[in-house]
Amino acid sequence: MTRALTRKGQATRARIVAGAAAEIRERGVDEVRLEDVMAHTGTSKGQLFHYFPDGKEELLLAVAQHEADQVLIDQEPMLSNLTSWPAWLAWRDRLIERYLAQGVKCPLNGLLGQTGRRAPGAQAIVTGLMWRWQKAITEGIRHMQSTGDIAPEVDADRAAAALLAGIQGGVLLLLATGRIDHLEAVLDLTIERLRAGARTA
Amino acid sequence: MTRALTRKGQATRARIVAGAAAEIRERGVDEVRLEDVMAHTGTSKGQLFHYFPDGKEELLLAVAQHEADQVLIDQEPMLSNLTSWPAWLAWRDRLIERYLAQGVKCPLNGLLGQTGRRAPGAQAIVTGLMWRWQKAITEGIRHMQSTGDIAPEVDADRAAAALLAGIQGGVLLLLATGRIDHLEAVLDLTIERLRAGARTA
DNA sequence: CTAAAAATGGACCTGCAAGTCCAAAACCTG
DNA sequence: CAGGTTTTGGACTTGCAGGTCCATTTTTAG
Repeated sequence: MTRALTRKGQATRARIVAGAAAEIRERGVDEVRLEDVMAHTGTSKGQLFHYFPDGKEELLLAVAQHEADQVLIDQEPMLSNLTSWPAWLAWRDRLIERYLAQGVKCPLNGLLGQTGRRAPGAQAIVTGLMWRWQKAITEGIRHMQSTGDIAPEVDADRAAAALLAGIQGGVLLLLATGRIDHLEAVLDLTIERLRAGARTA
Repeated sequence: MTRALTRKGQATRARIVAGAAAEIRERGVDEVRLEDVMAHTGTSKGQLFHYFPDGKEELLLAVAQHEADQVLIDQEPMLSNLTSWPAWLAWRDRLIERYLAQGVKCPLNGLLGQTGRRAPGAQAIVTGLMWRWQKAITEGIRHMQSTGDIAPEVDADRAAAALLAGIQGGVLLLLATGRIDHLEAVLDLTIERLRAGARTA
C-alpha cells in the first residue's frame, strides 16, 4: 500500500514506537497520553498521525508488536539452543534475571487488556508470540530426546505447553505479588522433572 | 466509619456491583462507562456516587473484590477438600469446566491492569486471592502427604506455587489463544507427577 | 536548480464520560 | 404523624485527550 518512508521518516517512526513502549512500560497503558509520547520523544501531533494515521490504536499495536518481539529476543541465544542441560539452566537463569529486572512493569499484559477487545490485531500478536515461544521450547525438548537426555515417552508438545503456561503464570504472579518465587518454582521443578525421566541413553 | 445502609440501600449497592461486574466481564473494563452500569442496573448517577463516593475507582475496586471472591467460591467444595485422588480430579474438572465456560472473558486480568497502577487496593485484592488459593492447594498437598498419597520429600509450598502459576498461565493462554490445552496440560501433568512420587504408604 | 513529495509544528475543534449539585421521593423512628 | 435521614433522579458542568487541519520546512529526484 503506502510505500514512502525516508530514512529520516523511518528513524522518527522507530523513535516514536520505542519511546511509547518505554513510557507504557513505565506508567501503564492507560496512563500514557499521546501528549506524553510527544514530549518523551520530541515529536509533534502532526508526526504521530502522519506515521500512525489510525491514531492511538495503530500506535499501540505497533508497540505491542515491538514488545512481543523483544520478549523472545531477550531469551536468545539460549532459547534457540536448548541442546544440553547447562543450556537449559542458562535459559532458566536468563528468564529469572530478565523478569526480575522488569519487575512489576509488564508491557503486554496491559496491551492485551487494553487493545485486546478493540483490535483483533492485538490478539494475533500475543497468540503469535506464544506460539513461537512454545515452538522453541518444544524443539528444545525434542532435541533433548534425540540425545537421550529426556525420556522418549514424554509428550513434547504437552510438556512445552505446560511449561509455557507455568512461565506465563509465574510472570503474572510476579506482577501481582512482586515475588519471583513462583517463576523459580515452575522452572526448577519442570526442568528437574524432565531430567528425572531418563538419565540413561 | 460510615454506618448507614438501609436494607434497600444494601440491595441497591449489591445490584450495582453485580451489574457492573457482569458488564465488565462481557465487554471489558475500559469499554464500560458509568452510564452503561446505570442502564444495566436501572440506577441513576446520584446512586452511583451515593454508594461509591470516590466514583469509578471505588466501584471498580468493589467489583474486583466481588470477582476475586467468586473465583474461589466457584472451586468449592473441591478446593477445600483435596483429600483423595478422585477429589483432585474433580477439582481439575471443575477448573476446566469453569474456565471453558468463561472463555475469553476475564474479569480480573483487566481489573489488575486497569486499576492496578492507580489503586494500591487492587494489587492487594489480587495478592490476597492468590495467597488464599495457593494456601488451599498447599493444604491439599500436605493432606495427601499425611495419608501417604504423596511422597514426603515433596516440598508442598514449592509444588503449590508451581501449580498455581501453571493454572494462572493456563488461564492467561486461554484468554490469549482461546484454547484450553495449556490449562489441561498443566493440571494433568502436575497431578500425574505428584501421584508418581509415592504410591506406597 | 526546481518541483513534487514527505516531514514537521502546533493551533484548533469536538465529543464524551466522570463528577457535581440539588431537589424530590421514600423510608425509618419515636 | 412529624422530623430527620437515606435514597433516588437527572440536569448541568468541566476537563481533557484524541483527532483534524493546514501552513511551513526539509528532503528527494530528475
